[in-house]
Amino acid sequence: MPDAPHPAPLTGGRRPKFRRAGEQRRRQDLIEATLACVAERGLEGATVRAIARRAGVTAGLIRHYFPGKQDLVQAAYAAIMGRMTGHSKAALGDVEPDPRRRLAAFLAASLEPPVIDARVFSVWASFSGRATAEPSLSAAHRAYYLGFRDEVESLVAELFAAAGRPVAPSELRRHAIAVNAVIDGLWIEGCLAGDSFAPRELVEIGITSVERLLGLRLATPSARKAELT
Amino acid sequence: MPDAPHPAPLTGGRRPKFRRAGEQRRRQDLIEATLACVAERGLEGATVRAIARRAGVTAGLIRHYFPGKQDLVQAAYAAIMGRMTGHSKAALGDVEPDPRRRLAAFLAASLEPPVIDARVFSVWASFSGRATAEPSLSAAHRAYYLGFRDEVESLVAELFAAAGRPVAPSELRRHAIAVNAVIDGLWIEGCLAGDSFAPRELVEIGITSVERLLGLRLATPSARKAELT
DNA sequence: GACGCTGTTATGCAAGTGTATAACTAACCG
DNA sequence: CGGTTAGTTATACACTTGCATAACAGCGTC
Repeated sequence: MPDAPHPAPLTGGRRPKFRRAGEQRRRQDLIEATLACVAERGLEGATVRAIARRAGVTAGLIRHYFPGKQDLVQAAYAAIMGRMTGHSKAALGDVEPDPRRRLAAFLAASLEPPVIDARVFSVWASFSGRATAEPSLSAAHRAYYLGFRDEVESLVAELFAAAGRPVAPSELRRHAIAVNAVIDGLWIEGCLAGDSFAPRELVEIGITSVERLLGLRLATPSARKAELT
Repeated sequence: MPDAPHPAPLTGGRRPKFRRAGEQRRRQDLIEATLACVAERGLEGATVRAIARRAGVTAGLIRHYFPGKQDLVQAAYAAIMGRMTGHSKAALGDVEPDPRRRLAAFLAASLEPPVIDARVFSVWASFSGRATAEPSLSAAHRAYYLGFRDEVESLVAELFAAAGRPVAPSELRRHAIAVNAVIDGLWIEGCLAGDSFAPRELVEIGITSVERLLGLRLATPSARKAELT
């Protein structure tokens, strides 16, 4: 993309006008620009110059806010992972403590936009691919993943407890693994081929699947219909 | 890894000895080296020089067998995807036409090494991340993914037919989506945290989960025990 | 309204990138 | 054996990358 011989004048004038933004705002902008670059062109497309152009600044500014490019990348990774798991977990806060509805809400939050999103998947996959090689990313990767699974496990535990069906820890673990797998798998399918699913279809499949996996209903048909509206 | 100032003398002599390999062999070596580089250092670590060093040749040779680096990368992607789906599908050939055992074998093949493997996941994720951006990869990506899901759907259809339980196409589709999701999700979990699972545990969880999802048994407990040995 | 701090730009640099091309040489044929 | 071909190496080149540093200028302060 040879659009500008030099880093990018941004305006036609000699020295482009610029306005100073607070540190918090600039860091956020840079992280957002990084995620956009990774989503559109992959991790290798996220060069300091591409990121800077996207954020509307020049490349040098990145080093003013981050010790190196890798730190920015890592911050971006933490941002998107936190956004994803945070969104799913936040859905629990709005629901009364009925375990059935809590798990259903968790599923719905995980299987709808903005978590179901091709760009989010692209970023996740790019980072995950390099996580094996890069120890700094690897640790965060594992932490987020296991944290999500723990959340699932505690939700499943609540559900069994409320239903009066005691389960051994090993059995609970297996249930959590299976439920987590369904969520992950449906998430991938939704991100990759979102256009082949009706709006709430993935959520419905997810709820039905979890009900069958656990042998418990998450909501009565009428309640589900109301919730899904 | 600054080991050699120039492309790499490979031997101490003036011009290193080399032996000619057949075209098929060299192409395969280059593809293998590419996969190794991607697995260890991510897609951006797969430079022509790194690949060439790994394959025991010099960088220029790549252009002799592939029009450009991108063609090699694409060939490597096709190779690993074909290996994965091929391994799972090949497992069907060895099993008598009992749909229950066929689906069980398919699950086992998909949830064990060499398909369950951290390096395989790393490569898959790296490519998937860039597939969104790169149309050439995107098409192959979708094709392999939907091909796998179609395979699952036909296996599930066989199973229902053998059990005498007719299902509407829309219902069959949903079952296939759910089963596919469980396979994908367990595959990811196994690749990321393979050390936290007992040898055949993922396969057992997979079979149990699919049985619950479909409301059918894939094998009697005794048969399963024999099969898993 | 001039000053000074620091956020921001402009510019340079060494290393690394993919690709092009020429030189070499292993292997095959006569 | 000598000649030919094509697989392989060596080298060069234009470009990009992350990073360093100096010049500049927005903005709060007195």
